[in-house]
Amino acid sequence: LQQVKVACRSCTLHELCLPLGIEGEELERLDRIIRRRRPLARGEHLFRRGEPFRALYAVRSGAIKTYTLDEGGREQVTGFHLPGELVGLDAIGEGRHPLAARALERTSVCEIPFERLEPLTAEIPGLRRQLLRLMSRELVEDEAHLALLGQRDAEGRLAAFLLSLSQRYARRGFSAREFRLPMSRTDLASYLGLAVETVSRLFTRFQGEGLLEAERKRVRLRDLEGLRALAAGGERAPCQRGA
Amino acid sequence: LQQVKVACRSCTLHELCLPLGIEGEELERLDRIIRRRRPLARGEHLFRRGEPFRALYAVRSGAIKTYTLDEGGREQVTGFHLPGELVGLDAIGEGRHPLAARALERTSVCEIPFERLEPLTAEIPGLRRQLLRLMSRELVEDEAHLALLGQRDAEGRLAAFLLSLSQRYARRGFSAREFRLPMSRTDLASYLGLAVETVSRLFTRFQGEGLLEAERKRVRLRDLEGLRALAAGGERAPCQRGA
DNA sequence: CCCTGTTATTGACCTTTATCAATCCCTGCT
DNA sequence: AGCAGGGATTGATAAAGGTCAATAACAGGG
Repeated sequence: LQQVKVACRSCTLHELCLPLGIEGEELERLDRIIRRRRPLARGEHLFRRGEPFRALYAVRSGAIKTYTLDEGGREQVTGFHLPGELVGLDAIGEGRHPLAARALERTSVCEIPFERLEPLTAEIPGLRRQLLRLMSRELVEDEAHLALLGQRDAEGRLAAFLLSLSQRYARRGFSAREFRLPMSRTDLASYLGLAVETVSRLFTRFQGEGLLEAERKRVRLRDLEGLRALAAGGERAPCQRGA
Repeated sequence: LQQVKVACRSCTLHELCLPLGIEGEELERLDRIIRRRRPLARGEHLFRRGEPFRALYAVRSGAIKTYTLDEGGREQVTGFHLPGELVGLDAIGEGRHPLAARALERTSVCEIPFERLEPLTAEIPGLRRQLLRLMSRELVEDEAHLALLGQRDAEGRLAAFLLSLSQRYARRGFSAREFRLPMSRTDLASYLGLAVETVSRLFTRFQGEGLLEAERKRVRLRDLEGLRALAAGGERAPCQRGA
């Protein structure tokens, strides 16, 4: 009951989330269709693969991972979702969730029933545009992830991941240099397309090279420039004398 | 001038493309904002990375690849677009194209100016829903691609790719067993996150194993079951006696 | 507060696939 | 028709990272 008090207008994630650019009476209309549910415990599923699509979810606090299970039962993590981000956009197309989503830690989400959101976008131009923008940005993220897996070596992947996570935290008002990794090494390895052991060794190596300090899930980035250099991956000699 | 005659209503791709589920007067309104441009020659750019976003493009015939260039100048192909598919959805978010798009062969596209499409979605519910569906499906595709790069070995990737291409052709009324690969081995290798040489060797190997016949760009799939087995990647023994 | 199962780290070894290099063969151009 | 040049194939080699195995460090629960 008191949960209802957490309105979009007073939410600090306003600027990142669906309500961006919407105010006044329009914001209230959106607010009225949103349900705040009890928080998910660590490891609890928000939805499973194949479940019918009913709602989008906005992460309010905590973190969510999305993943598939292939035939062999191996898990492939496709994304991590931080506060302010939507989960479930990929289910609109077929009306079923193609991925499962589960909480990495205690997590609260706002539930946005799609059947009610969709007609609202007809009437609120700002909402319509923001929904398209958020979907489009998720495409961009996936493309970046794809490029990472397609052409970076292991250290480039981890460096790029840490930097992007750092930026996402910074945008949320947290430190860009020191934060907590909400996911296990196993999830991280899966996301990066590597073996757990490789990720573990990389943390050790990066630490040895003074790039960062890692203590279990706490990470402190000490040399952002160095990490950027690795993330950019200076393989090919950049000498283009001829053309 | 005669190009204008190619209206959505008479287009055979109707069922795959943006106009799905729209008819009559509504379809005509959509049709009126669409521009049919002169065909692109092989290798010509539809747009380049960083260009301002003006329009979405629907492939009418031919094929388009989308790709990024990393700092070192290496190309990473992120997707191939066949007739009926939209290109440019990832530019809505930031108003700039995050990827470049170029024609793999002679290709015609329909140009859909976004500034005119967006307001139209407010008035045509079917159009609004179809646009969301198409974006959502592209997310699903990217996720599948991600899972491919993250957990499949080289032969699994190529097998999965050939099967998915086969399905896409089948949905367009072409043969599922015999088709032409519109892309070079280099593009294919980049898309699959492999070296060209590896892709070349795989074709040779698959041919030797009777899975397919490959003659340059022409491919004939001889053993769909075998390819599916490879694509599924039977690594881990599937014996789950205990639980 | 200890115990136990899960998660992380480290080491040894080996497979897969990238790289380098050479040749071949189309495709398109003049 | 002939030629040039990119694209494809094949072979040899090496390195990156996966796999197996053992240990260590936690964290949660009784």
